[in-house]
Amino acid sequence: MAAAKLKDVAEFAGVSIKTVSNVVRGVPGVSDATRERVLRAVRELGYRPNPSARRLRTGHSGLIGLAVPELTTPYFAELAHHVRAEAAGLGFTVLIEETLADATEELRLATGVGASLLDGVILSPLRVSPDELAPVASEFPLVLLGERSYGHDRVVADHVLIDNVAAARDATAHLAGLGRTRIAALGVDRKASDTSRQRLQGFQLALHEAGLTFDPRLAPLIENFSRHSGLLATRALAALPAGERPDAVFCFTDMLALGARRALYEAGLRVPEDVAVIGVDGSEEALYATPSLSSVIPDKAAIASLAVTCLVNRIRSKEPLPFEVHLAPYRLDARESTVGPA
Amino acid sequence: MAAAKLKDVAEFAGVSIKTVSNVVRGVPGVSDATRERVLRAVRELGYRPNPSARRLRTGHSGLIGLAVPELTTPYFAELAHHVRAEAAGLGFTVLIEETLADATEELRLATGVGASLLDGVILSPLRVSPDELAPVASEFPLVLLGERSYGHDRVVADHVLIDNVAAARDATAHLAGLGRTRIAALGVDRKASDTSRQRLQGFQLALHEAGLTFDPRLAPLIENFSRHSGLLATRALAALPAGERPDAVFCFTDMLALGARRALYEAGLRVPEDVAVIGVDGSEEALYATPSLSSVIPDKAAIASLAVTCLVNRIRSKEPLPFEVHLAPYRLDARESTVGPA
DNA sequence: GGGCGCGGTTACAACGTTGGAAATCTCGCG
DNA sequence: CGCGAGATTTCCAACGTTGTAACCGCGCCC
Repeated sequence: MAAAKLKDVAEFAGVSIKTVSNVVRGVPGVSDATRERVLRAVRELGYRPNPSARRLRTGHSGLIGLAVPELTTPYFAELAHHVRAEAAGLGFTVLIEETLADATEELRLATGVGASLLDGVILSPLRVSPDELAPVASEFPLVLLGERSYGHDRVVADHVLIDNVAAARDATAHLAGLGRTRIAALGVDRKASDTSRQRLQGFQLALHEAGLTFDPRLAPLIENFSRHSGLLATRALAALPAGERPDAVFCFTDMLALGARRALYEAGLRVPEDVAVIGVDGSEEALYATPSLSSVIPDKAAIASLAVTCLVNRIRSKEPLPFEVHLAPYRLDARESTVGPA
Repeated sequence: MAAAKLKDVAEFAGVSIKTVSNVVRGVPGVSDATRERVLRAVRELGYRPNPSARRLRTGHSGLIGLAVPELTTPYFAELAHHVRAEAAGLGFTVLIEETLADATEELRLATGVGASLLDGVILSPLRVSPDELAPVASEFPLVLLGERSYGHDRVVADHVLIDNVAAARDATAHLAGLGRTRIAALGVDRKASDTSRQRLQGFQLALHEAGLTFDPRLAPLIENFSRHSGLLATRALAALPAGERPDAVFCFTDMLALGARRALYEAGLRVPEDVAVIGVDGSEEALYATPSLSSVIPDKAAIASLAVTCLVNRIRSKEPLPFEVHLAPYRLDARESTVGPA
């Protein structure tokens, strides 16, 4: 059975196609009697609007894209979950894409797919430069997550993020508050992403405020924010002579922290007795780890809400809107991995 | 600047719209000279086909849906990742949906969205019954993951799954092989899902083969397959008097296993010395846990490949195809949580 | 040397929907 | 009893693409 179309419903109800269209879309100016009759016909025939035809005619699809580095990172999976929920509330469907941390792919997703299939895109950039993004954002609704590029002087698109400097500072201060003096920073990205730079900055700030000096050996370069990277880097830290070994590690992501925890476990170092560990992301995995890992928890629902609202505003607006930067709240959850004195 | 369309390219190249269409789609029967000219025009104008118009005309969108219970479960995130990769190779884009374990939503995703926006759907059902799915599958390309419903006698759609009975049997036999005698089964679903029933069956089979008797108290009912459920159920198990307490736990999912491991940690029981733990899914989280958790690892790439191939065949085929059931391989990875004698 | 086949190209209609304008209908009022 | 205003409904065109069928010129065969 072919799907029913407006024409079928119209014939069934004995009205014109346009009237059915009006009823379906809830356009005012249809008498109650007609509306009733049409709705019955719609139910009877199981009519569902054809999105392609609608999109072709109106120019928008009700689809927004969410492009994240990878879905298997719990943080992004959670984010995707919230974005979907938020978008659904506004009548939009979300198409989730993975960039796999590839600049070309990031750009393609922002433009290619978007331009013709999607009404707008929420992108979590990792590699693509603002220069490449700028021309895109100026003619296509685009909201960027995290990565506040190029300081405060140049905003090339809407941004939603947490205050990474403050978050890193809080986390580090928390470790210092436990009496730890040799605090490592795990997450200095070889590619020097904005997120990484900002968190390092907050780390150093807190160190300074606590009267501690920054030891570059305790801030190893890592490849990416994965468990594996955390494992490798922490193995090296654990292998340092006893006096130089860190007594605390601030990890830029929970995945790094979980890799670090595993490396410490393998090295026979206790958490938190020998080394305190804290991460960022608030993943459920950290909560169930043994010991549970402290984490700085970005309010993902708020991030999703701000991003979707912002994007939808831009989609619905006729005029070009000025770019905005939204800060989402976060909180620090101190758990078993950061208790007691060293 | 409005997006270029076929008409623009045609005018630019000095040919008809149809010829451009043919070139773009790679239809044979265009002279090299013309093709060259058209391709140059396409590049020049940055033409990209309009998917809505194409879909309206041809009746298919190149979009397939993947409906999973929730994205925040690592297993499904990984699966989504593989499905995306596989589909991309065949020229399809994947729209990921979350059912949140709601039957209505599962059905809606299989039909509603699908019928008009998607060419086909891969669904991981949890609540919806085969009776409801049967009419859908008969007129819309649908592939089911896991949940081999209603035994071997009635297949209502294509299925891709692992042999759950065998997998559970292997896992349990592995525990028995360590000399454990009081083996618990964690994952008996209150809703009696197929997956749960099959794994329980394999569990009991292995118990029988090892000469052990099934103790219902060691197979508590759980609400769902989450870490939290595993935590709650295992707390109860850990609270049993010493002689009745299990010395091993076969968890139906890694999430349950991680919750169980956490509960054992809180109760002061050592893994694997006091209690051995094994899960199913092969999530990276289990690999990095302390101790690392043994797991039965379904070949997710194979599952994705089988599912996508099967779905695409059905989409591309004109005739109705007979329903197929595909078994994907799995392997057991023994790690720290299941070593040594009790 | 005229019809034929064939590679290459084009004109036209249609996919299902919606915006805009035109048509019709319904009342109340003069 | 006719007429205008507003309410309701209808007609028409267009969105960008592709399938069908027709067209065109050219070399080839008889």
